[in-house]
Amino acid sequence: MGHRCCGKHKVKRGLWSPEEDDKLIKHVTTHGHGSWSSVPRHAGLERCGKSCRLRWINYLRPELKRGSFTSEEEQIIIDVHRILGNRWAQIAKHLPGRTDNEVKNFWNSCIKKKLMSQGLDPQTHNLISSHKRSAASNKTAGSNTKSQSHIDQKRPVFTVNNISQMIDSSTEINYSISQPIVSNAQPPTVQPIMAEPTDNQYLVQNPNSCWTSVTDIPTFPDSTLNISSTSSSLVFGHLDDSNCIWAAGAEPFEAAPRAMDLQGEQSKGQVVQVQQEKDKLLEMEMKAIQDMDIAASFDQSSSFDFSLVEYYSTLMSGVMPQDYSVADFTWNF
DNA sequence: AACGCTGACAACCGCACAGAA
DNA sequence: GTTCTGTGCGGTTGTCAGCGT
Repeated sequence: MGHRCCGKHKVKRGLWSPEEDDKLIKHVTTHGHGSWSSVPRHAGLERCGKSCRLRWINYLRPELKRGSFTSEEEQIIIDVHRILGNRWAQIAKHLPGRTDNEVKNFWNSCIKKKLMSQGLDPQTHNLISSHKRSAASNKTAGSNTKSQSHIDQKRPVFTVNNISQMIDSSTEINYSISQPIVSNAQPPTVQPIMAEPTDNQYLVQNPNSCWTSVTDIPTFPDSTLNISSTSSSLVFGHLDDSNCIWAAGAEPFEAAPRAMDLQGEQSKGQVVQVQQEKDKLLEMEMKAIQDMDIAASFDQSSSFDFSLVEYYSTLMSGVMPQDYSVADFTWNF
């Protein structure tokens, strides 16, 4: 079966020979790739354009970094994957010289197994639920009691640390305001993520009762942390009575009403758009709350829905004012 | 030596999307 | 508005080296 994109031509498949690599490198470095579909013809290759593009992007580009991943790169992949899921191309943008294919392969061959051995679901990064764990441990017949005891410990759900890297800088800003989102912010309430706080694992609640990311992680319990006037109104979680996370969400943008200051039909349209997004957020959050087992203990917190956070992150990146600097965050276990 | 298994990496496939015609 | 084409992406499969039996 031939490629759909080049069905008329006879194309070679399989691994690339050094001669083919040479032809492609020479062509692209001297003429640029232009339209990839025309590259095979001009470069004298019996490959389809798609194959040429892939070979160049994943293997031949001069800026590619070869060799095994460092522990720092591994941590970045884990952190970004926790936010974005299997968006390998987006994840790869955080690793200069690495390709989406490389990241994907590394994830599937190494990181996935590592997380699973730690009792973590590689898709959600949550603890694998107790019944799944017991099933898994039955399978392995108690072969790894050390890791089992590890995952039974109470652990922080996440920390807030580093968001700007998560937001695709190429996302078009479709909304612009001059005012900061949170103005005249008062010192926020700081609460531990869990009942038994360990170092630097806190969420911050601002005076509008929304949970927000901060540049500086506060010291519990006597923090006087200030949220700057440009702090985010993103919300990444609520705490129930036992300080366990039971829902994730985002504070609908406070900027929307203030944008009424803006003039012109375009601005009004943008306000409507933001309001619609706000309604959608609320609807999603309500659904998320309904779907979750609020009474779940921390050990069963695997119902924490990061896909929701992902959605909010994406959405927020599209409605950020241009002069808005978001506090950084990462999710750390 | 032959065979099978496994992991790492390379490449392919099908789909979605954007822009042009 | 529809169709076509090119591109990008994520999932899947193929290839091969290394290792153990």
